[in-house]
Amino acid sequence: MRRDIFQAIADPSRRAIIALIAMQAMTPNAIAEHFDTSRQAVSKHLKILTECELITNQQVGREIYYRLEIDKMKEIDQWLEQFKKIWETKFEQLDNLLQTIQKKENEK
Amino acid sequence: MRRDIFQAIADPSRRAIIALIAMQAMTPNAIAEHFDTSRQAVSKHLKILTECELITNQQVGREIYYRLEIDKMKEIDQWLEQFKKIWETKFEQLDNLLQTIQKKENEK
DNA sequence: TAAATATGAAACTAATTGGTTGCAAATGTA
DNA sequence: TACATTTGCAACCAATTAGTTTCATATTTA
Repeated sequence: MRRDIFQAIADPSRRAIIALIAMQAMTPNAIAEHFDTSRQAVSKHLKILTECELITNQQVGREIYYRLEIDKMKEIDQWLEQFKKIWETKFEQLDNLLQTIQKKENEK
Repeated sequence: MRRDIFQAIADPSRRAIIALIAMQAMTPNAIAEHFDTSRQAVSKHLKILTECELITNQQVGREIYYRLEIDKMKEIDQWLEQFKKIWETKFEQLDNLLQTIQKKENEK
């Protein structure tokens, strides 16, 4: 089961968990209190998030604290880079459809 | 079937399609040539991307050109904003687990 | 030591996913 | 008009997903 950061954030519950533990580490029980689902369901989400290294955990007594690995979140931003180049320059104002058709015409 | 931008980019094929048409609009046939899968599979991906408004299309004769709606991509960036605040400030250097435990101690 | 608490894992299920093949509709071309 | 091209849609299928319930293990507490 290959885990992927984009697949991990596809689920709304997982995005909510990520946002929840972003500022401070939390235990599975504490996280589950914020949702309607069972603790076990949260636990499965935490497992998936751990597998793709978006979160890590640390045991303290019988509690296990989960925290966000903020550096991993940067990978999403890195993927967006290629599109930022498009929307940050004024390139977006050109009609790429017209470009495509014109190019095709020129090839004839 | 609720379509969501995060669910849309979860699939690697769809991310590839997005990157492919980012600079210039393309027809389903042209897009499919870049992949191993069938034209119909590409068509289904285009449908999903259209449903969440990440792409739009325009018919020219019997061809249909699909283009990226770059503004919609910004929504991913907007979601990332909350985490950028964390990684851009040096807040990340604080150990949030220690914070949490200390806070808990203080509450006793 | 016994009971309570915190957690993960396994087994099961209904719904969704991503792919396929086959077909119909619309448009362009000979 | 007849035929080729471009496309979307429906039906089907195997794999995956997100949830549940049940159970086992480890740690703290009475």
